[in-house]
Amino acid sequence: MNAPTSVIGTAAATEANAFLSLANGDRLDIEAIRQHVPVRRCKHAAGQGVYHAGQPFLALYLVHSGSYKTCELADDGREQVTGFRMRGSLMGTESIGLKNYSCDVIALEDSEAWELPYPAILRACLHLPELQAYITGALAAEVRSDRSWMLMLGTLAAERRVAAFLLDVAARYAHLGYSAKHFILRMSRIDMASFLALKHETVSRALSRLHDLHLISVQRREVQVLDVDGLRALAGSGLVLN
Amino acid sequence: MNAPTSVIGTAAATEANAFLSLANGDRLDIEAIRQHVPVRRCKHAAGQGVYHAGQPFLALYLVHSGSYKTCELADDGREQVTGFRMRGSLMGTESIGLKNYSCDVIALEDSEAWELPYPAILRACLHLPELQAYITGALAAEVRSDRSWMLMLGTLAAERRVAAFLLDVAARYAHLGYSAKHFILRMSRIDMASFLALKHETVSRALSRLHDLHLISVQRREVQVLDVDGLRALAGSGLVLN
DNA sequence: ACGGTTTGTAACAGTCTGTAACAGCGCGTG
DNA sequence: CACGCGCTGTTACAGACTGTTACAAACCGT
Repeated sequence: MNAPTSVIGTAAATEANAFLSLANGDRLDIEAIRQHVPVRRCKHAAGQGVYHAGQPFLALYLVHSGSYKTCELADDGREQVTGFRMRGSLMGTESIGLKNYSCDVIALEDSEAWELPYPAILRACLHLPELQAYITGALAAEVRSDRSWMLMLGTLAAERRVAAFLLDVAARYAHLGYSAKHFILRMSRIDMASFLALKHETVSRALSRLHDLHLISVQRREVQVLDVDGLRALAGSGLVLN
Repeated sequence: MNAPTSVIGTAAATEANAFLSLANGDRLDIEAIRQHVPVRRCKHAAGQGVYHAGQPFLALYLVHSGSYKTCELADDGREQVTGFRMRGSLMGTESIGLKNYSCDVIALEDSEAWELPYPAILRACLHLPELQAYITGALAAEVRSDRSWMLMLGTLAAERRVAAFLLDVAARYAHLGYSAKHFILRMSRIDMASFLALKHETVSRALSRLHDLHLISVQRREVQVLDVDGLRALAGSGLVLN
């Protein structure tokens, strides 16, 4: 608590050129793409949707700032958060090959995503073979990440899932140049719970428990990681990073 | 029970040309690929692995006959079945972009998969643009399928998961030209349970319960669907097909 | 026919859930 | 700027479902 909250939000990533980064470390400069694809910057208020299931699939979206959640929904009303997206994440790839988007994407806070019209991307792939490879690689990474979470959800108890989730969030912040030990969760307990296949009360209890065990310090959405190794021991070692 | 078991296994798909079929209905003839890619037919006995996590990523595999399971595993020994593959399914795509495979693939019965060396595939993509599109589309479909299962696992109780699973299996058999109402499960209760994030006893109970409700008739691995609508009502309507 | 594996059933225990009440924070309104 | 409402988050307790453990039966390959 005596850590200045001001460090939160000190990003290495700035307004400077965005990039598309891949699991293998490859980075594709967005500027190269801009020469072939008309990019529109889209701002989204907290709670606002980027696209919804059923709408015509027209573009991919690159997260530039803020954060988003992807939601899967069934015709009978059931819904499930299937992932959280931060800067550098390419959204909409799951709908490639379809006429319409297959899921919803919603901003968790005031955010910005860059719209990349898909037909233009297809044309750009002819000029930029590495763009094609990038998209394929990003999709493969998405599959691996999803499978990794299936492993978590299928094998870990509630408390451990929450620990694994916090470690994942921490790693993602670290990757973006933010602190991995002190951060603000951008999603509600309900969204976390949905993603982790738990109830929000269970998530609350688990977080309180991790707090009591001195593994973390948590106050509403502000989290400090006090014992990374302890968390790792609970979560049972690594997750495939996005 | 009085239905002749001989109908099981009467396939529309035969030794004739294999094909790669996509969610949008596209089919890519394997013969076109064979002109660019050296295909090796690999037979696998029940329980035998096709590839394992950590081994160098060298090839994709197209299921020609039989069935396989894909397994995710953590360093601490936890493991989880993340999917079942049948004829027409392309395996290994999740490892594109990596030096090594990220998961295990194991044959559930005596099966055959066709090995497609990845470097040759990459070269073939230059001559066959639809192959590139196919692989991208297959990956996107995989993401959608996985997310669909996340929704199931996150929102359905045990009995409903099993119902949804049976409907999925039925649909896949139907797609291959087999009966959707009478089939043999190729995987053990343990594999089913792992995939559904349950214990095998729970799967047994759920199957017995569905039997008692006259929705299915089940005897060990032989399943007959007696009431599709009843099952659908339980499972809460559709799954994104692979 | 045999032993090992897979599957089914049961009783018990445990975790997670459901419900409820309350507290804290944000936000709009007056 | 204060107030009050609503949403979010926390905690407690009872209860339901699933997991656990144990054992028996059916099946399989040798």
